[in-house]
Amino acid sequence: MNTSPLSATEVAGFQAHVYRYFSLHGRSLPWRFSSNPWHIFVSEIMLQQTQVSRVAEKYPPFIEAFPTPQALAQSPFPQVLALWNGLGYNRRARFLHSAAQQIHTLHHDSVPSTTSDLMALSGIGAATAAAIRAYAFNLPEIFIETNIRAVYIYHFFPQNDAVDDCQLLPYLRQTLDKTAPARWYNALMDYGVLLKRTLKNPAKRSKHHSIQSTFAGSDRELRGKVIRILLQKDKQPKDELIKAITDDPARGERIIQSLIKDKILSSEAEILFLSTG
DNA sequence: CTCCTGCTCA
DNA sequence: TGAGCGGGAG
Repeated sequence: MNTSPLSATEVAGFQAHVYRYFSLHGRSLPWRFSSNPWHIFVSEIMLQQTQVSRVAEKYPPFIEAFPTPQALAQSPFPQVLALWNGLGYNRRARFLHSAAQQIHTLHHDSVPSTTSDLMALSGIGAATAAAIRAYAFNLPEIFIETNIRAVYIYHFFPQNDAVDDCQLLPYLRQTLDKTAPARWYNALMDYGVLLKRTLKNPAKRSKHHSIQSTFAGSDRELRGKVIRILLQKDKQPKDELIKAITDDPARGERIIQSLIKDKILSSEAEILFLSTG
């Protein structure tokens, strides 16, 4: 097991390389100006599988509306969804709403800092928990996401294909700037964005890379349409709503049921409305 | 066409 | 382990 693949000189050189780019071209993003763990928590949920440019637009009004876990926890879900709409993966709004209620009731409105407490919250997996610990609490965590993959695959596995995250971990552990984890990950991800923009996405050589199914004509396109309709209409008879999104009643029914299963929709006597939370 | 600071559930 | 989940910029 090669736990320390790099020399001290190589580590210092790599860190300097990443920080040099960061100091010249680092992005100034809304959530980076905050040290409020809740605000950083919200940004991490929004950023799951979602471009920074999109989150940068939606984040400020969302934080203004829900500045504390309590504010979000006590708001009706449709109001949350209204400010979330456009970010995509709307069930994350449900997860975030639930997480806020958990933080409010279980942790007295302060975002927990332990990995187990974070992962017990809705919508928080290993990667997001570690990212929150690094960004909100400046703890020396190790986590991998697509930009980080691009950096480490490009620098340390230039010839390899189907690189497993396990192979990257020793390099991440050794190169992590433990004196400033939050700043380090900011620098790392900004540098990764550069590599992906200029080098045809080195992260494609990750074992964990997968092609997404097309969005046009997909079920999740129709799910999004349902939500936008109900944000306008308040409530709708089920059969009318199904007809509004598709000519295939069975498919429409399946879409509705999946939204109910995700607790985004509720129904009473064939009337559909956004779940109230 | 691609993929985006992943997670949940089967 | 894999399928499913938004929506749009490039």
